[in-house]
Amino acid sequence: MTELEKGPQGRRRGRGARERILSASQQLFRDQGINRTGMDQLCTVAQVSKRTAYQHFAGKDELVAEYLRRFDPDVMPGVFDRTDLTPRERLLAAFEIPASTPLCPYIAAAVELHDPEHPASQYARDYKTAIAARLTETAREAGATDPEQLGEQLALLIDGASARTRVLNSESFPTAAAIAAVLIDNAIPASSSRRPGDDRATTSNSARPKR
Amino acid sequence: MTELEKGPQGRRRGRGARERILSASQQLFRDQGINRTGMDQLCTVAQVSKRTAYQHFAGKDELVAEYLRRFDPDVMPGVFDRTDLTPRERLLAAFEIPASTPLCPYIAAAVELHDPEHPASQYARDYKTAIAARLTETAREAGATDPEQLGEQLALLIDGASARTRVLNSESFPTAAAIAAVLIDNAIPASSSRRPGDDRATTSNSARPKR
DNA sequence: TCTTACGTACACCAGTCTGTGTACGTAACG
DNA sequence: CGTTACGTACACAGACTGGTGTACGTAAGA
Repeated sequence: MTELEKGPQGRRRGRGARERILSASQQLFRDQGINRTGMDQLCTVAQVSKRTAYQHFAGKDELVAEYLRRFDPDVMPGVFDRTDLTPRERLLAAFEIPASTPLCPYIAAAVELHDPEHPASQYARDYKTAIAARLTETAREAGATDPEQLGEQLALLIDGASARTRVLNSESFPTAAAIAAVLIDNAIPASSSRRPGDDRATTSNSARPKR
Repeated sequence: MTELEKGPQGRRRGRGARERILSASQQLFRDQGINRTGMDQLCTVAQVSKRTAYQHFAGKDELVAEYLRRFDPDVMPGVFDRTDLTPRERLLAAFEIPASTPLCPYIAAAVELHDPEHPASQYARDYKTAIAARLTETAREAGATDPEQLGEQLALLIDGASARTRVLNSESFPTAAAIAAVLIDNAIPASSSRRPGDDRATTSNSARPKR
């Protein structure tokens, strides 16, 4: 569980305090929100002295930023790399993330911090942009006439489902998925609605097109 | 501007302190968020003594709840009562609220308070439900095959645009409106683009695809 | 005029927040 | 062994939070 934090070399840099702090952050920020979670409580949960926490992170803001950065790799991307699915199926699969994401932490952070200049808000924007780009890319593979529009639309659906789930306390992703299905079918010319890939993008470059 | 707060009778109950407090709440909660706005600051802006504020509101929570309750009447409803528009146009008109709503205050409150039991969170849920109901109702008038589904879908679009606008700092309502147009066209059988039973007719609604 | 309700000014409380300073382990590596 | 880096324990600072207590002002209505 607690892996050595820094070096792939033999030299160990610590005994997992940083990991415990970030792990506790994820739990507490998700369950209680950022503002309602004090550093004291966080350190208690992380079983770390306050002093140690402030030796790892210059301040709470930095911790929050790092906490958000942690999500980057493992929320969405898994969906986009599934070569067993057609591009169209991949787009739809993006809406099957029900229980794992209570509320998109990026939205929560942006609202809670309430400061567009905050580094965490920057991360949030970057992430949202990246997701939209991925969707656009996949939409292009799927043969959408206006991939950018479709990508942006699908991104909006995800955020809408996220926000609505939070406010209403009831799952909204199925609704979003239904909309997505309609949009996708409408955006892809009838000729290529079923056949994946067809002439262009013969999956040779679609595996990892960029980044 | 500052109207006598309580009685339509001649008897006046105060000199507008309560109104000033609520007015200041709207401004500050919107600009800074709820949690980041202290009662001290709020009272200063409202030009009201702290003591007075706490004589009008039992606590900050109550003030927040009342602040949210204030929005109820004048955000959406205006759209639904416009008899000069066809039901279909009314549905689309719901997405033309760009500058007026920075971020749906209900979403913001639900996220910031982070407590579903909070009275303000209740208001938020009630409001969202009411909006969806209105949309459903109008969808039914417009002749949608599944009005409830369409209503819920459109509500999700609104929230998605709201959330996304907040996180990205860029207007997302046009995107939502475009989706709405597609959904509406898809949900209403081609034969009955107008309300069945009522002869409001004016069949030329197909000539105005947007706005 | 006096009464009464509304509002003000200001000090103050207790609790929490982020963030430090200090002194003390302890395990790894030379 | 000693050095060094990491981590701990704990008290404390300073600002800010929501919320009160007290004494006073003031305008409306009788």
